[in-house]
Amino acid sequence: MSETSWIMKNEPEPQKRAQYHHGDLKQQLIEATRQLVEEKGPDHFSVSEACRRAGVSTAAPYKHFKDKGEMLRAVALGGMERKMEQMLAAVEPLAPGSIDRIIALGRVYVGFAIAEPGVFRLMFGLSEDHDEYEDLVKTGDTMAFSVQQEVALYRGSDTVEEPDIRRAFLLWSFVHGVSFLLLDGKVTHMDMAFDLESVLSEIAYRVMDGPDIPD
Amino acid sequence: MSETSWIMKNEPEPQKRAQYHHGDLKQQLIEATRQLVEEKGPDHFSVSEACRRAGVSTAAPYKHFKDKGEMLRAVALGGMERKMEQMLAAVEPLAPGSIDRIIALGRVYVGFAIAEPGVFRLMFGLSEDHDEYEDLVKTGDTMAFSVQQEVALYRGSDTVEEPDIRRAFLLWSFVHGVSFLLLDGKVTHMDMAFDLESVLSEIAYRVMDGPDIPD
DNA sequence: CTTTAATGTTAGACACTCTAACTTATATGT
DNA sequence: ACATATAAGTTAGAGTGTCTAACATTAAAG
Repeated sequence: MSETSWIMKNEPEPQKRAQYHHGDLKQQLIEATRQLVEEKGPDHFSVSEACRRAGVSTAAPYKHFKDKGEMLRAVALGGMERKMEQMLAAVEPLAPGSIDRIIALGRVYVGFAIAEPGVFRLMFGLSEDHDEYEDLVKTGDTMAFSVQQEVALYRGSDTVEEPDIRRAFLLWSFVHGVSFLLLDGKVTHMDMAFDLESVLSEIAYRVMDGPDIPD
Repeated sequence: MSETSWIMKNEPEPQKRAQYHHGDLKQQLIEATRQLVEEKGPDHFSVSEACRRAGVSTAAPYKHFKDKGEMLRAVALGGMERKMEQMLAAVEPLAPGSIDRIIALGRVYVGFAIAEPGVFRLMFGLSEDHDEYEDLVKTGDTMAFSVQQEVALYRGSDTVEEPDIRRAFLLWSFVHGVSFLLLDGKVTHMDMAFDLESVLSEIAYRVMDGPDIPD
């Protein structure tokens, strides 16, 4: 008994975790959840399977999460943050006020949807009560505001005005729609021979360089 | 016994159905499913609850549907058909080749998402194996083709060419994105004071009449 | 009017979510 | 250092849900 505890204390984490507290369960559960969401889709995710994958009992998660929904929300939040980082990183090296920055944002947006369709669906597609949860809403708003700023910047201003908001909304709708249509495989059905790059720049061009709206 | 069967045959369906075969279970289950999907959201739908609502045992549905997924798919298909009808009806009275027809299509698209968010999510948001199922794919393609035809018509042609397909895709992405952003409440977060009508016409304007793309 | 097929039922196996009560390790206070 | 409190696991089990199997009843067909 005492010798097992000796092993437990000194071996860091070679293979088997025969330990009671393995110190990092919360993160491991989130990661397991993320993987499963990608593998089976958000709607076929089960807590039990995440537990199996993390090597703990099915009751363990409830020490870290209120319920299944909170686990999924943690993954969604992670996805938001990751996407946000990617957007910032993509824009950073480009000339402020250039159309390339707008395009880069769209590229990241759609790229994320393609790279992590499960998480993407979790972030948006899933109805849930998403809105109720502070952190998710906050990062969402942050993202929205970044796009608006970028649009204003393209116009040469660094304060966001009403038309900027509208343009940002149009851009967002566009890439959001493209992302979903790609995920749902609607594109191949339209047997369209386009490449994503050209669509992205066309979108940016039409929304940003078009004349103001005739009212 | 024989008198009950007399009642069954002649009374359409007054209140109680103490009958074994009530003749219309499949449709009633689909309707119950549709209602529940709207009320609780696609992910909180349960077969049992649909059974309760239809007044049958929980095993009954499996005489009509392979599994839960097939029930949901039936509702999704119904939604597709309903939307398709609405699109055709909206376009029908308008002058062929007018921009109003394009706008009308978008209005129906977004309008449907607002009117039936649960079903809308079912049709698109849900990953599932949607693609695997003939009927769903078929109506989807029909819708896509209708839009393409409309775009071609606006150009004055009645055969769909490559650029028409591309424009149709852009339009589709747009309204699809707008729909989802509305559902997820992203719009209010952007505190934008727009009305849907003006956005729809702006979209149509930018995609159909917008500037040519610099290549 | 008998037989068959369609369409319902009950019973129950199995998976999943989550809670309660218990156990073990870690952290804290003196 | 030691005792104790707390954090973070465990097992057991209640409750719900999906789906199957075996049986029951009605409708349809010959």
